[in-house]
Amino acid sequence: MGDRASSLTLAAVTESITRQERKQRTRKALLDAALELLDDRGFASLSLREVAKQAGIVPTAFYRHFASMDELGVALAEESMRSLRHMIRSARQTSSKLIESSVHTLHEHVRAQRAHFRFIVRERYGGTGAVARAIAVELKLFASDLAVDLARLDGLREWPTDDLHMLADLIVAAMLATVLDLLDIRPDDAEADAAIVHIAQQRLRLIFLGASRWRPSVS
Amino acid sequence: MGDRASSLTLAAVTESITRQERKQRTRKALLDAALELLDDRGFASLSLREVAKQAGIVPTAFYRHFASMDELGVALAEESMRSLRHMIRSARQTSSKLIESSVHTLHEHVRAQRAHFRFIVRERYGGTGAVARAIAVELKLFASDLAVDLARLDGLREWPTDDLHMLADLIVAAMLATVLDLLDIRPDDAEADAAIVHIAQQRLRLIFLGASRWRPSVS
DNA sequence: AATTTCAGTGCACGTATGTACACTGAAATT
DNA sequence: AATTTCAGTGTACATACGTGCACTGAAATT
Repeated sequence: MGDRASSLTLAAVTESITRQERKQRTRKALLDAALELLDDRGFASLSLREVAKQAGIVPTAFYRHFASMDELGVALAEESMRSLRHMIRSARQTSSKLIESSVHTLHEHVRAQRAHFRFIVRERYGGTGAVARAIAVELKLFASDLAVDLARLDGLREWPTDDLHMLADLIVAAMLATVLDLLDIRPDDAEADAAIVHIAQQRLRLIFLGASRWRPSVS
Repeated sequence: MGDRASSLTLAAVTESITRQERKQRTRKALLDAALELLDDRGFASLSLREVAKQAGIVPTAFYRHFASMDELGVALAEESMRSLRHMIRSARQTSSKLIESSVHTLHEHVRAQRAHFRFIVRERYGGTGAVARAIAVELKLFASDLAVDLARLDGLREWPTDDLHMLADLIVAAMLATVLDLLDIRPDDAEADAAIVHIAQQRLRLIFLGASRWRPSVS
């Protein structure tokens, strides 16, 4: 949002440290506040006043940024989804050692964006509102993208799309289980961490082993 | 107030159509009320007053049955877990056509005890309190039991326990994904229903196919 | 028949909530 | 320099919440 060219004054071009930028900063503070409070509670149990206080503003000022907590939730979902998409982009750039590097990428991103992933998982499975539905759709899209990627792999090239989607869904389910495992442990528990990564790799290996013997077409 | 179990009279044993039974009935009403309210919301957003009203009693009478909403939640978890265990027992009594009948059993029970399964899934993934932890433990136990069962199957008899647990976790993850799918659709949508069952069977088939080629290595 | 027990009632309280309203003061525009 | 804009403040109110306390009345015990 660095479009300063449209501002009419010359002064604004040099150093616009203010107003719009300040508003964005407060907005971010609200999102961060919510994300921090969500550490050990569900989104539904979050109050507008709490979030406002955590962000350092008075309750009524909340409305300068969001019309309701629900709207804040949707914004938070979008922000979190950006994390997910970013991860997917990283994972896609792999040529060899597919399983190791995929799990590694997942592990890295969950570590770095723990709060975002926690929010996604919690709202997808525990939530009920518009937020949960938005996330569900996004995850379905993710699985579809994965199916397309899978179609490029050796041995899967002539699979029917139905089977590819089934495989993609299964992989996503396995990955989600891994995310859940990672979120369950303390972030600094290196031992448990390594164990989960190991199991995640084995899970994927077993799945691909099954895929290599899969007889596509009508069974 | 404390020792309730020591009923000294014989009369209480024979046929007490009242008092204790009446209390149990109200207790059940509270559990049912909560379960009904949980249809489209999370447990955390449930208030004591709401549940009491739905059950047809005054708020303060709630305490005659549970010390807190949290305690009610744990009781609800236990009740729901009984549904799960019942399902597992049914599934275990299968000799042939393992995959078909397992998926069939799962499908049946989710249909019949939709509210219970919804509660389990939501609280496991969306919750945070003592309830969520209790469910997590129970699901781990379930996976361990499954690992023991798997050890009796042809081709898996000499697998190391680590690999068996990995396989069991993967199966549970696949099953949970299926439960989520079933909970997402309308209960009377027969077409979507059948599609989910079909995909669930394929998922399991692929997993067992992978297992049949798995080389249980000692790491 | 007299007494005790206790599930359920009714009231009262302090606290937290969402949000309406009038405001302030500095940045932005004129 | 005068004016407008608007993110953030402060007060206020109706509502919902958890829960303490004194109670009622029928079942259970004596």
